[in-house]
Amino acid sequence: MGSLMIENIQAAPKGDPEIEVLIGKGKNQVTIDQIDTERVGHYAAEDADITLRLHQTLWPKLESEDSLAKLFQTLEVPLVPVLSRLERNGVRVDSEMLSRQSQELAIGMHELEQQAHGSAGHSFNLGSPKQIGEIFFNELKLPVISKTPKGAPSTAESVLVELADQGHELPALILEHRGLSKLKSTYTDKLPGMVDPDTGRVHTSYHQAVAATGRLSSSDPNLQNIPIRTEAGRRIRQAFVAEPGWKMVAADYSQIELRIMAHLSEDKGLLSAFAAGEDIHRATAAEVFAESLDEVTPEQRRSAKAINFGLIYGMSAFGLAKQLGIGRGAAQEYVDLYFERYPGVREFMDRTRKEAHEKGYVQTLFGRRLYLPDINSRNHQRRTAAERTAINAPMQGTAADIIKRAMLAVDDWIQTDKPPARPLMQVHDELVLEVQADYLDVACESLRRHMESAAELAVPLVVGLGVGDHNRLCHLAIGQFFIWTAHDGHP
DNA sequence: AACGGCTCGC
DNA sequence: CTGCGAGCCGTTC
Repeated sequence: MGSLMIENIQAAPKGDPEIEVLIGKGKNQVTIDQIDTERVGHYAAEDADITLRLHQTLWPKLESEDSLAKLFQTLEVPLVPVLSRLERNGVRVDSEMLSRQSQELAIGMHELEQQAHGSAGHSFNLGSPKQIGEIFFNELKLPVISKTPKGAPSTAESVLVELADQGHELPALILEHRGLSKLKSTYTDKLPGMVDPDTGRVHTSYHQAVAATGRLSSSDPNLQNIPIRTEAGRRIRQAFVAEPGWKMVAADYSQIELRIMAHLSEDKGLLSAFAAGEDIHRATAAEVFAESLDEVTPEQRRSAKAINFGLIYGMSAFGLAKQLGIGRGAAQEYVDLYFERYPGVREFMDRTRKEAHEKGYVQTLFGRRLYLPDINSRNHQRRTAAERTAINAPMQGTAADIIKRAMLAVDDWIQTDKPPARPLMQVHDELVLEVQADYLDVACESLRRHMESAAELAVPLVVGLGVGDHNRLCHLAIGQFFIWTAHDGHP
């Protein structure tokens, strides 16, 4: 069974560990030096108290800054046993369903392979970007759309889409084949083999000290990248099931990063849009494209959504143009118009960039820091990359802080009240629980309350709830299919 | 084993 | 020339 402690321990040199994990209480307490690292998961499984201590180098550094020491002691350390419980709960998967999907995917891939070989006039490996590049750009003389960082002509998804749109058959076949191949190799083939024979469930490992922004990461298996975008992908979610008599419940923060941007920037327009409970992309479209809310077209909303995401990622007008497939001038007009309508956001971004250059780091609302050694680099590419990170990290990191606080609150509720509910997964802005069907309404309301009160921002924190259909996770986390509950907890 | 290229998620 | 991850396959050493 995976365990977050193992990751932290392995990072420390043996004999002089920078991080010490104590398991058990009083006389029963042992340190990591006294036990077999392989058995840490086992000790944790006995629900022992887990204590995390920092030693010589790290602790003085943390202690010198109040906000960092506080974050460590009140958030990260208490989270250790919460993550341990999350990992031990595990998720039930329907292995037979996945195996059937593997067979279907194999058939689909074989058909596509035959067609692709026919189209190319000879057989080749559809999994080899190198061979595809040879056929595309040497044999078929297709135009080179973009290049990889190493200078080779790219055959990435966006390139294949563009070539397919130009009417070329082979790129479309490869595109479809890649999609199926990814689903089969990563999910439908792999997941059944990762079911723990003792529990009949898959137990991921959450990593607390990997992502620079403070997010968690997940591995073996990674439960934070289960497909959802395509129909074939969503079918994989159907294999994540609740035990009989229980239901899967997913609760996700609505637009948490944009809400954090509103809070940090104190932009009047953004604050009032969220206060009014507006669809934020629609509201942005109305502002930028000078229409009333009702007159926003789907196209305009799509553009506004791209602008909003671009802002969170520190994207330039050039990047926006590429994303929207419009000219650079038009994209620049959109950006200018946006900042005219939301001047507080521009000031926030300028302020953040300035702070990064002066201090060498940026921080989240709760004082988590990200140091940016490249922020004053003479290398333009490195410097601008660091500036984009400086813009993104406070928002991504604050969202991570908030959901960690929510996880502590939810865990405390479950440990104290002992409702028939178990947290199973965290996916950055979403918590997934398994809840006894009879208890669904009460659990959903408690869950929502704990998540929405995890932080006090200048805008409301809003949580969307989804309940699995026929105990399955299939319809969860697809915004437009949610049955949104107002605030009464009744779908 | 390490890396490049690609694709899955938020 | 949009942020943060994990993991697969092919290729190279």
